[in-house]
Amino acid sequence: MNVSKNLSISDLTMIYSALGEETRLAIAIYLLENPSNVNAISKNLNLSQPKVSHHLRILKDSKVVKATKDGKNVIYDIDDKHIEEIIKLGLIHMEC
Amino acid sequence: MNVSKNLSISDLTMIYSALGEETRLAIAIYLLENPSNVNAISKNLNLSQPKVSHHLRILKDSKVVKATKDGKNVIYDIDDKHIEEIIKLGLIHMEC
DNA sequence: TAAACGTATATAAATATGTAGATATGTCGA
DNA sequence: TCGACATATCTACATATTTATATACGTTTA
Repeated sequence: MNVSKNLSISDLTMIYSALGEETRLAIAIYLLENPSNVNAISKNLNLSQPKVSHHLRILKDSKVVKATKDGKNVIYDIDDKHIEEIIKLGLIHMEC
Repeated sequence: MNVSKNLSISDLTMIYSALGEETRLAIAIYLLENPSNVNAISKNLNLSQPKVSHHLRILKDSKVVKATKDGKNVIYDIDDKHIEEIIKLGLIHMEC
């Protein structure tokens, strides 16, 4: 385990860029505390289900978020500790 | 001093979004170690001067970068410790 | 196996963004 | 003040992104 991610600069811009849109940042912040399925995100953040699904795909493609199957549901969660820190640092920066 | 930044979510997305483009991330990473004027960035990263100037404006508007006058030159540097950490965390994430 | 639920995709329109090149503005020193 | 250098802005174009709506897919369970 503990395999190198070996990301490129372009992969890193994809991460920042995924977080650089309000809907997706709101979803990411929500997932920080509440790993959830599409419906829960959609209801709690008051966003249409296809919209959530669309943005989750971008968050997943950029490796900000990971998806795990749970029966009929798919649970989304922040993918990695570093990503968590990048988001939390943003929140701290915002509040300081 | 130590005045609250009182940023909004939208301000925070502007920061991530500024870092979410290759040219700008390259400039930001370069400035981390080498606070520089437009010409130095342009030469060292092999980018046209208007292109550097254009992206510096976006980095400055989003408060990723700050500008200080030094005679005929304008020296650009990362604006804030939190932003530095957000970029450094990205680099660490990339290399792990 | 069919209904019901959860999720994903396709399409199209509106908006935003990135790029190059030309040109303008600002500032220092001769 | 003029020339030279440093930086900023403008325009035009191409490309990318966001959104809404409609619809398709896939799995569970009745």
